[in-house]
Amino acid sequence: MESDLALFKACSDPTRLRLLFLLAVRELCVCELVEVLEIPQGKISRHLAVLKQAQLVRDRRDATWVYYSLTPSDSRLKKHLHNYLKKEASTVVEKDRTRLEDLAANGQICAA
Amino acid sequence: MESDLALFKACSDPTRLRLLFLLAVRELCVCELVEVLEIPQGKISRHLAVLKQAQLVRDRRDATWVYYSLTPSDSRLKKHLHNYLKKEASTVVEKDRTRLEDLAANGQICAA
DNA sequence: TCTGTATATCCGTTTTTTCAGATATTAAAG
DNA sequence: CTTTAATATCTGAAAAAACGGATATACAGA
Repeated sequence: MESDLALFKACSDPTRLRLLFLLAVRELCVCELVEVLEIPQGKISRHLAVLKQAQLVRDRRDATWVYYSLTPSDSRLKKHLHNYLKKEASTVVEKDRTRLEDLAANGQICAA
Repeated sequence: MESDLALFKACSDPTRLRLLFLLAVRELCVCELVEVLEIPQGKISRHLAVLKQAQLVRDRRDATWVYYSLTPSDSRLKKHLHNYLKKEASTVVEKDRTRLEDLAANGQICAA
């Protein structure tokens, strides 16, 4: 219940929701998220910290890069959220995901 | 997407979440909600207005009383929410629901 | 050790949300 | 009409969240 409330709060910001929809595709590093969303790095990091605090994502460091990914769905509500993030489409989400694949395909993201 | 964000925002407050869990049981009037939650009437009305604005609930007037109920699940996300509200249990939720049935059984709620 | 890239956090400010308490509205009943 | 019960809304204040911009930290390579 407490953590469910934290989940709802974490999802109730447009930037964080876009981050979650991208991370639902695959694990991504911060610089990829910054490039795709075209949002200042400081802001991205701040929002990722909120998502991490709510236990919706986890991070893993690999050299200079930090990779974020969704945490396993350990609750009923989180299962619903994952299902939603993976199956729901929308103009904004599709645009972000297309941009992600375009940039990734052309190696235009950081030096990964 | 816009409305999904509104849904998350609407659910990200403890009082509103408790209201939703009660309304998932059945349609209820404002005075019942006030009695069960023991929260000032003004506050309940304000939160119900937020839920209504997010199209999560609707209201119906019957004489002096206004009854609130969940709106039909017209989106994938709202379906997930309804499923969650109906199947998820927690200490707080169970306590509220028990109090609702107790008060209702003894006719101690408003003059309905 | 110095430099550059990637990421996190701090600071002061602005915006948004929430609140209590008071007041307004609505409708039924006398 | 006046009163009363139920509900909605307004006001100003307090708390929480989000922001831009600057700075700090972590790490790899020269």
